[in-house]
Amino acid sequence: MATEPLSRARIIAAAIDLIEREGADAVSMRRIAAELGFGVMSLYNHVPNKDALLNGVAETVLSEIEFTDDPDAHWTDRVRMQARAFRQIAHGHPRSTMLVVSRQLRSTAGLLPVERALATLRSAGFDGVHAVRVLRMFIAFIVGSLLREVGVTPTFAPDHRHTVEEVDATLFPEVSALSSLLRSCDHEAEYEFGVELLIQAIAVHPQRREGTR
Amino acid sequence: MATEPLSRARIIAAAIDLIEREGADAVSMRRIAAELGFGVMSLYNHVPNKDALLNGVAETVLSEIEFTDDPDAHWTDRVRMQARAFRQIAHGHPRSTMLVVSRQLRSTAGLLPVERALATLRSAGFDGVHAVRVLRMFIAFIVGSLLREVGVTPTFAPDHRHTVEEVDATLFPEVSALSSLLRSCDHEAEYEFGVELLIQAIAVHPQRREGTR
DNA sequence: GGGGGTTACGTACACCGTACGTCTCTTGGA
DNA sequence: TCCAAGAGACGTACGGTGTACGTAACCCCC
Repeated sequence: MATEPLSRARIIAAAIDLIEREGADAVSMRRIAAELGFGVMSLYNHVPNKDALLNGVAETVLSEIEFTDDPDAHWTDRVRMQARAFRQIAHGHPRSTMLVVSRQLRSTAGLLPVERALATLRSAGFDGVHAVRVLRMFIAFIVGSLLREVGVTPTFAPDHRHTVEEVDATLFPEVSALSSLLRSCDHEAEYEFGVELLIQAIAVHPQRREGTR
Repeated sequence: MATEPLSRARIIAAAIDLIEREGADAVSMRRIAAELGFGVMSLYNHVPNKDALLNGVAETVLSEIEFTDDPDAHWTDRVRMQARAFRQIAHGHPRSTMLVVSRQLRSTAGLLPVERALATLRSAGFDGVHAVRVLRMFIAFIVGSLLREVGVTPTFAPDHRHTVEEVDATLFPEVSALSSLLRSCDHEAEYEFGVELLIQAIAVHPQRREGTR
């Protein structure tokens, strides 16, 4: 049956697949090798170690997100589009999201979105200092939102998966009163709310000089 | 020398200490036991398993942060204070921050800040829906900021620790031009910038009805 | 034809979490 | 006072982990 030869790309693909099917804890070198039908140590011909493999996973997932940038659009729309693009990670690879977020990527995959964002912010009228500031603000928001969406960070539902388990209303009156709101979380709506709030906030920011379109 | 008897609290304290000294990867049941001068299996008399221990670590770190809430202050100041309080985590227990952020805590330690925040936002004039929205927005920002501060998420410095390793200026003109800004990150200033931006944004938010002080 | 590089793979080692059984010590009740 | 019962400390053992190392098969170029 002439199995495809091993390669870095195939190993990373198998790892991503495994993570999405069974979670990051299921990943082990032995497991991936078995999945591909090879011996464990064969992996090390293509990947220096497990850590590097996971970096490869993060990089691959990140590079898969598709940005559609229209240089002629208003800068607010460009920011909107770029911010939304990141949510593809949570959608396409929910259980790998943690990996993407928690590994600093030095490759072009990691730098490309930064370059694009900075260009957009500069064109919106921010000087270097504030373009970087605003970018970091957005990234913090995006990282936090993605982690909530994929469930590593809580939505702050008083119960979390099984029984309803009422909260003590005298100890936590607000939490208790709003428990039905806290229990559900429309990630799309929350994200849009946040993005719009941020865009509106920076649009009126005094450090932005108007005009450059 | 009459060593103190084992206890859940002592085990958790040892775990936190170990994490801060050598990082989360260094934590193992054997290692903690050795650190305390006991056999491995003795730990299991006080803690059901490693996962529960790590939850205990997260809970302990979280519960250590000190909120100073002045109910008479303007709501913007109360929000400011509460938001700032979380940065104590990154300062006091940088290498445990990831743990705190990535484990949903159902205990009072996790619910207390939520209760306080919701009360403040309600008093600022938000209805339930928008109080929860705004709270989630802040939490996303805080989580993302803390992860950047403790270094799990990149600051987007083109080099990351050793050599300067210049970025290709034709491929990434903005990144390259702003590389000195990207290289350094004043976490305090970034955080304050974000908090102020958010406060200013929600202060003018149309869903907030003015007046309740 | 032979040598050198690449790849697959088996074995081995140190370490991991934890189930289980045992031994010791403390404590409450008769 | 004595004994039963519980709790805590701990040794051993099992199945898992990442990976260093050695070996054997293959391909390509001289």
